[in-house]
Amino acid sequence: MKRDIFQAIADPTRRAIIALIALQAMTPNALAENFHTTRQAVSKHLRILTECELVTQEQRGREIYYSLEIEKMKEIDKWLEQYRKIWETRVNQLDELLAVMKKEKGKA
Amino acid sequence: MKRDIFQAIADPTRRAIIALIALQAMTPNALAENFHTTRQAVSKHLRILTECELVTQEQRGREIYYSLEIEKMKEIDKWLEQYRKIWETRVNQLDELLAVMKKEKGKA
DNA sequence: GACACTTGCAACCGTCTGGTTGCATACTGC
DNA sequence: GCAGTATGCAACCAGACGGTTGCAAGTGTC
Repeated sequence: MKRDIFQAIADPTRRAIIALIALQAMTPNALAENFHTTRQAVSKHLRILTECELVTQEQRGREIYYSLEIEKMKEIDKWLEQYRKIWETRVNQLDELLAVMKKEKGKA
Repeated sequence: MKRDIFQAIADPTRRAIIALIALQAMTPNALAENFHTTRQAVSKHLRILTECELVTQEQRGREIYYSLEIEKMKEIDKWLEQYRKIWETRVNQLDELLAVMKKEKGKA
């Protein structure tokens, strides 16, 4: 399949799953109760999330608890970093511009 | 269509387009030269990016220059914020743990 | 062992997606 | 006005995606 993390977070249901298991590990059944779909659909999403190592599973008896691999989320942050630089630069430029305008106004 | 920004960045080609026009505004033709696909495919991607307001277009004669709407990228950053809190908390907890271990070692 | 429960896997289906090809539109320069 | 260039739009297509249903496997309880 070769799915990457960006495809993983593209689906709204998967983002919701991520938000839920970020707080505490949950079983597929417990997760499915939060959505208007079948348990199998949720399981499929979990499979995708597992494939790209966004979640980890831990078997406890007959239940499987899924939890978020927060480290993997940093990859998105890392990707975003290059753009954060851009908007921070622009904000600084705007600040400078405003500062210059203020100064000019003071002169006039 | 109702596409959101997460679907927009899910495609590798679209992320590459974003990376290119982040540096400078470009025309569809110029963009297409960077990919192993047709100009029309790139145009389709641009259309999707435009739909979710990630890029803006500026007509200059018969050419259309596309540039990145950096503000929109902040939406991803905003979404990531909740998870950044989590991993920063964990890092702090790890730091504390290491500090305690160091202290214990000093005692021993 | 029998039964209930939790889960994963396979098959199927309608829809979306990314890509191509062909064509129409609009601007430039002669 | 006309050839050439840049672009968007529509139609089509193979493959991926999200969902459902049915079934098998493993676990816990009696």
